[in-house]
Amino acid sequence: MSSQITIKDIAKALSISPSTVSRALKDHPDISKSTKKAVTQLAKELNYEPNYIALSLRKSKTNTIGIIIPEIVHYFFSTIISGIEDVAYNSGYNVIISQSNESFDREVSDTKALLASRVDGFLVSMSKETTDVSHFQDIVNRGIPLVVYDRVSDDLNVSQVVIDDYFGAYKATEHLISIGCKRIAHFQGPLNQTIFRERLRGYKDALKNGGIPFDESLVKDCYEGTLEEAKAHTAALLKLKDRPDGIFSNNDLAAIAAMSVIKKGKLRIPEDIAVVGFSDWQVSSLVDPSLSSVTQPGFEMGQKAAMLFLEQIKDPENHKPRKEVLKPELIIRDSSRR
Amino acid sequence: MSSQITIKDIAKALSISPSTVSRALKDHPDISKSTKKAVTQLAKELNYEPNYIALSLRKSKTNTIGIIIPEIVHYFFSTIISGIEDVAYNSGYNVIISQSNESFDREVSDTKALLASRVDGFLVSMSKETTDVSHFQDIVNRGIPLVVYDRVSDDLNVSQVVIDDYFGAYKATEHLISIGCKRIAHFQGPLNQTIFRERLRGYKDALKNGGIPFDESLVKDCYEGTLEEAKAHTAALLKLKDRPDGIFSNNDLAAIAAMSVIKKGKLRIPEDIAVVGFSDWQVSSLVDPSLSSVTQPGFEMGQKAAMLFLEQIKDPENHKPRKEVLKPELIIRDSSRR
DNA sequence: ATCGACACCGCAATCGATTGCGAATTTCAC
DNA sequence: GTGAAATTCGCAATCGATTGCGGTGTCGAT
Repeated sequence: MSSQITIKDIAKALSISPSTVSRALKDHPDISKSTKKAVTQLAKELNYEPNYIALSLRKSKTNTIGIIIPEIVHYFFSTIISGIEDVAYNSGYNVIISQSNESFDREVSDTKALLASRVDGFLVSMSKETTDVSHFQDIVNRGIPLVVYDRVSDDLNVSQVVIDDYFGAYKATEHLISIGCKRIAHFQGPLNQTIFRERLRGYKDALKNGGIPFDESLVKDCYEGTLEEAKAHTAALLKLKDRPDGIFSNNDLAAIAAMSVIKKGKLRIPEDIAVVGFSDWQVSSLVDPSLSSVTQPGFEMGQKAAMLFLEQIKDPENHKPRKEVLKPELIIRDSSRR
Repeated sequence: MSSQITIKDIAKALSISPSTVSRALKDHPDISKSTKKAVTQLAKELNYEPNYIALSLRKSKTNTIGIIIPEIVHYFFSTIISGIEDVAYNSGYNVIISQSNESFDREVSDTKALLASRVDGFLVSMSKETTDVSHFQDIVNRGIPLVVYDRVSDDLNVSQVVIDDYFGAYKATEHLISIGCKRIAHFQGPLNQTIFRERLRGYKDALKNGGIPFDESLVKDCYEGTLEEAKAHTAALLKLKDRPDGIFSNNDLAAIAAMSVIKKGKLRIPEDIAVVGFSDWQVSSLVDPSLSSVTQPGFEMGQKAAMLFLEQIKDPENHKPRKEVLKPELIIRDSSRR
């Protein structure tokens, strides 16, 4: 219950001034060896710990990074947090987390709250609802470092970390073609998000380069991201006269849902229909058959975002926004191994 | 880039003292209506925001909760974080997160770091390695509120939120017995953790009450929590002369691993071997066959933990540690439906 | 006219640590 | 032994907000 030892306590105990204690602890040349010794010794004895709050006030620096993220309970996002935490921890930064729950209003109020607690910088991934970015522009205008990751906006002139979704989608589709698929369906996400537009583009380009005509009827909207939605789409696809022999889904959940419908329909995976997902969830290797998928390097993304922040904080004056693009990787498993 | 507006700026602009501004903003009766009006108006105009760092220093209160958690990237734990965040946000608290990565040393250094940043309280779930809790006792001794959840220790006289693991394990085992299982294997976790001891105890008691003798050889250590570990154990179980006809696993990952080995061995689930897991991961309903499992109400656990903290902070003097026990629920799916 | 009551506001200390500047003491050279 | 340089340290202001106490000023009452 005893209150913390302060620099004054040490000063009083040694009959010297707080200034001297402060300097002694920082090994300032003005202080004699003997005093330094006495101070450091007593500090250790009393288990002295500097008060970071006082330091923050003095230096206007909190050593805290504010994270805004759509959801915590999501494999990809939680790995990002983990990556951020990794770098932050090793650089002496704390990490405050707010989740927007995909709500624009909540995102705005999160921003305000973090601003009020005087974080040194922001690491932000935007909600699905967000189109107006003025609350983030406000951060930039105040000269506070801001790095956006995954869900980014080009309206902000700040550093970005993104995954090359085009590349991942291209590779996935190309792979399906290479194993002999002729009619490849695609489950797409909401196209107001750059990432989903890019995935669609990669899919289309791979088809074109593979000499396969694009067929509108094979593209299905999976906007809600629910199991039921994907199952319904799959069932519809199976009823087509000319049913697909391959599916590239923009996420693993929909892919797994598709697989369950295909299996119930007594079709074989991958022989009759091959499936490739996107995200490479932990469970993708556990389902039956194991699901091929495109990795999203979340941990690395978090690390990179934190590093970009550190880079900016080190030299705020001459900092130029940078864009880091992470290459996803196609993991081939049984669902597309012929 | 402009620095924040302070109370002094307002004071100077109105040619009054900072004290008056402070009091005016807090609607202190000593201040005349006219000054109050002028102050609040100018404050709004200049977009004044109080400096929480200065307040923290003055009040020795940071309005921040420190969370220590084994892993962020884990469905159960991330839902807990989400639950904590939910309550904390609505009570004006920030949440600082540190993950121990299941390492004792990291847990200790996390504790120190959070202590140094002067959090108002701790919400802790212990690492698998932890047996010595003196670093947490230290927190208690300093009079700082501490609430432990899920991975708790009875060596600490603090509030707890736990799931009735005994109950969950009992229900799961009882269920396996009810569908006709006679030889039920168990994958257990590290027994230095209460939760895993409780699950084992529930398993044993259900066997006893079901009239099934306990067989040591059917209990396997899954301490690492890896796929390989569980697969190896399952393979060993299948080789037994008298192989099990049911498996109750202390976690879903091991259960899913077991299912994959069983299926590869051309045995049927649940006809030959029924499987029940623990945790009810999101994916448990997606695997084939869908996995029966015991739910862990993580979100509720996080909420409760945060609420216990708030309860303690409100009246620190008269606070008595409390224990909240959440009832898990058995979700029966195809892996144990005969 | 004097005193008390009341309304209104400012001074200065406080939270803990840092730092420019000046002061005191010691050391050394000549 | 005297002056100057070097060594060592303390004063006080600062970061932003709060608060006990005391100080004005106005007013009515006696």
